[in-house]
Amino acid sequence: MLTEERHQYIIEQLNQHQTVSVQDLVTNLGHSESTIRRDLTTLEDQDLLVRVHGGAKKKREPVDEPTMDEKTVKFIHEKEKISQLAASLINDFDVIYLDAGTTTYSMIPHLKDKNITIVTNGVPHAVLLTDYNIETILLGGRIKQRTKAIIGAIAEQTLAEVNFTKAFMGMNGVDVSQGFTTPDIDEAAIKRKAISQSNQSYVLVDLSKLEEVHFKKVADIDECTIITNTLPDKYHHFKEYTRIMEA
Amino acid sequence: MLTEERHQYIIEQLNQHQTVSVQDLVTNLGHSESTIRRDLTTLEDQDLLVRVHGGAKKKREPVDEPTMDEKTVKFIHEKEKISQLAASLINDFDVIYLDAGTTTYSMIPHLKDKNITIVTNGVPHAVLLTDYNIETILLGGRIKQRTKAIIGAIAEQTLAEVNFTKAFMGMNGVDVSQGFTTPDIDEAAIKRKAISQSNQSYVLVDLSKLEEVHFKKVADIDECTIITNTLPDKYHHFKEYTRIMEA
DNA sequence: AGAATAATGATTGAAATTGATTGTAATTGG
DNA sequence: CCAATTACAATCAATTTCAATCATTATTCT
Repeated sequence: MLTEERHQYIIEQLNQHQTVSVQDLVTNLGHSESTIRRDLTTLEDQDLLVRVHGGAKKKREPVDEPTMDEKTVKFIHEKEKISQLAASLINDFDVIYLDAGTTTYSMIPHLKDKNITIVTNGVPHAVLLTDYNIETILLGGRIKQRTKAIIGAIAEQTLAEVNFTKAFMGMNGVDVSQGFTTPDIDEAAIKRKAISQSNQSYVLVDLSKLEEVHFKKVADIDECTIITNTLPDKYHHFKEYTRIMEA
Repeated sequence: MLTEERHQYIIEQLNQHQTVSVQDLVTNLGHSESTIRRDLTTLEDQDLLVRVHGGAKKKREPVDEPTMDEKTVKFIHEKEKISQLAASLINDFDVIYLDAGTTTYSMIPHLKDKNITIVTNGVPHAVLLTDYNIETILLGGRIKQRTKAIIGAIAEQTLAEVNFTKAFMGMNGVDVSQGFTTPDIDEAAIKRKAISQSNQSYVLVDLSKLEEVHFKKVADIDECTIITNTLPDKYHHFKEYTRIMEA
């Protein structure tokens, strides 16, 4: 039996049972303990499993999605600069709308001790803001499972009755001719309403979102100020058609 | 059996039943008491559970309520029976109001696969319900930091516009003459509104809440059905003045 | 084929895990 | 309140698992 086959079998067992014991592998693969141990060591070096006393367990799936059930957000360096710049635009007594999503979430630590009121549709955002003792109002309505964002008619109706000095939005696509776009139609509706209820709106995006177009349009390109990283030359034309701030 | 597998089994049992006893684990896992105890100690060190006399309980949910210390497996089993009985009253197509708080939170695992709509003011409740794929609407408004409950005028206003077939409430005090009471005035207002918008209201309380009186009255004693544990003789008079169900 | 290289299996002392025991602490049921 | 029961942490001996080493057997290259 080839080394490769043994490795495959081990991975297969792991996917099926979460764990394997050295002894099981010895009997099922008919090789010596030494060989099995070496296999496990090799596979661990390749980050394909984690060894535990007596065998091995499945490696925890690499964090595939930026889910938001933790208060510890991975602060990707570039994103961090964006959210820092955005937070610096906020003054005392502002009434802020904070859109759901990871980028806006990372603004929150920079808002400590500001005397402001924040309205948000992000459930984790509201929880964290409350923990920071910031006056927070969470929109009501349906919760979108993956992003933990509040969406739907009730939320829109509530939004219609309030006004903001500034809104900070996340966005999936920014394009000069197609404007601001996002794939989820319900989220698009909320975003659109929030922007319309705000004096000034800012869209926080990293460079990967530029020249992207998604299903549903949220706003025209001139309705919001874009906050992003320093623009490479290839995106130079954005400066002619938009208000843009570079972090 | 690998250590890892035992740990997984223990966590699984906890997610399903809130508690596990050492003895159950000994019989079901076929290992010595010593090993099981060591497992529990390890898992507690990793913050994955809390040990209590006789076994372990689920790590405290983010729903913190300054409730009595649940120091034994037995006591938690009692509480669990209450939420199980409450959940059994729910039928398909009900529109339910689920109050914030730990007792109502523990109803949620029993609601799996029911075809219902739930409105709640508990943020953690809404998140968990969504993860169980139950149609959920979260009230909007201010978040109370300690309990993560939504309170305030916006929430009350939203409540005024909806109606429920059944409401399940937590409560801090139940007394025959003073009725249902709670210490927080904002939460009292929400509770009162929810009860008034519901056909039938149930109050889930363990025995420690009986003959307790707190600051703000929520409802008269005859407005809700009480769901609690089997009544000891000293509380016998409750049966004459209230509708009461004993789990 | 013959040498070099790689993979395997056996052995060994060290390290980790386990189950039993024991004396103490907590809980229960009068 | 006390006695009986049950649960507990600490300890220790027995067992299992481990990494390192070395001799043996495949495989590869020239």
